[in-house]
Amino acid sequence: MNDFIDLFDEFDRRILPHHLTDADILRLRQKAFALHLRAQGHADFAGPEDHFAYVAKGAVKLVAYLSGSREQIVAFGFPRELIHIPGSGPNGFSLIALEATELLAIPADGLLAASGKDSTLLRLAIEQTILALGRSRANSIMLGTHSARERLAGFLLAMFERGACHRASPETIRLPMSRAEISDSLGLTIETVSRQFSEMRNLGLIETTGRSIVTVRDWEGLAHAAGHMPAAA
Amino acid sequence: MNDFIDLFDEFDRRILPHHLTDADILRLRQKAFALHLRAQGHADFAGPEDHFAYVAKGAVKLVAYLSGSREQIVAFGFPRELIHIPGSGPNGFSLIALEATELLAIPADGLLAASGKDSTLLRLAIEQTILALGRSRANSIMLGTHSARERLAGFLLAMFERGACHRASPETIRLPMSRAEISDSLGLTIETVSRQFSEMRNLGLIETTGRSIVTVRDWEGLAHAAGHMPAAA
DNA sequence: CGATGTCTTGACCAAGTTCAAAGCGCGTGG
DNA sequence: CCACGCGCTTTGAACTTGGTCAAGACATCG
Repeated sequence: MNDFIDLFDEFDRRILPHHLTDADILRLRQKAFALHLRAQGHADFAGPEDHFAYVAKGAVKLVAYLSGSREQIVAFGFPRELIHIPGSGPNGFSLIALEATELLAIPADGLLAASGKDSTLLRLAIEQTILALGRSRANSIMLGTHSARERLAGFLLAMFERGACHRASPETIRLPMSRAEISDSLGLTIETVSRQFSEMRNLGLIETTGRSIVTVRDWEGLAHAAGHMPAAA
Repeated sequence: MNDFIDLFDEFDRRILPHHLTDADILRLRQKAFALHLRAQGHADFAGPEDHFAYVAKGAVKLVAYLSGSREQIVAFGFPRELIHIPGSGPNGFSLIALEATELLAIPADGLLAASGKDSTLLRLAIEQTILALGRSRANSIMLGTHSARERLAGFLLAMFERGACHRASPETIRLPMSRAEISDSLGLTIETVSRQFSEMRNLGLIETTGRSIVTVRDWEGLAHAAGHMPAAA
């Protein structure tokens, strides 16, 4: 279990540009705060302000709640990633841990305010937001044009690319999310996701062990099933 | 037909922060360029660089091309809006005019480079990118969880909100896009969109005149059809 | 006023959802 | 350490929505 100092240090090394002045870093450190979430724990950032969150350990989902009992997972966050959390807008968003998670939260305008003369931090913020925008648009494309098979295959490939979770071999990952969470992110039902898993298993594309361990047996076939489109959720 | 000076001037008044220095504005002006597109004309921003485009007149769509003949409209742009165009990434994007359009294009890193000491322009860029991210995420939610009826009703309401095109009365707009473009943006087929129009007409929610003029007869019903249920637990 | 491309409508079909029940992994407690 | 039971997952069958194919209607433009 890391404390704030370790977390911030890791964030500094992994994400922050290297040529920041000490003053910049200090200002930023004063705005940032650490969060330790248990599985299913949720972080609510009250107020209208956007936040960025650096995920150090674990995994999170960013969920939009809708009228009815419908919900849509808008993004996942994995270790070493920085994710953008919108402040209160037309839709309510919240950040929920899939498993025990350590993260560092930074109010967006903290990032702006902490930015010194050379505005390196601002550039970081833009860069990250544009990244998030790209992922979100890829997501829109996936939801608008892809079949269930393509969505799940693309999802699995994306999980591998993002190194979702510790893998014994490079062909194997442990998915930290349930079928319900996968289906919410792909705009499908649990049953359809499950059926797709079974069919892809029968086709020899993947193998599954227990509930959440997936091994790829045929990368080419999987990429083909995805429609050659590795999307990011 | 505006020339570059008029266009830039309008952009300055409508979008740029008011306290920019003359030097900032001058630097920006050197990076920006005007584009006049005919209906169906496309602007291709070669190279890996992102751009922003200020729409002065007309309307545009931002399209992602996919393997196969599938395409997905990722965003529309209407007058007074600033839209973000990603540089060449995994998917090819292009900006296409729905009708005769005048716009001002600004390379994203022009915005960054032109930014002076107080980095006001950087803040503008962030703000706009975050806005685009919000719209894109709303789009994901729509595509992931809404039925055809809800999508079209929501689309129409959004068009009214954004003042898509000159309206005779506040109940009436002229949609500048074809059914095919509507369906591509909603992740549906032309036929489904057409059927939904007919059904909503039969339900007395809307009236249509010619191909593209829509008059709302029942705002509440339309909002309800869009799934904007206000008091839903 | 006629040609052309867009839009509408219908019949049929397939993908995905819903509802229901059985199977199985995983944590708990004996 | 194994048995138990809960809850997640899988599977099945009926159904619904939206997609596909095809033909006819209608605006809009020359």
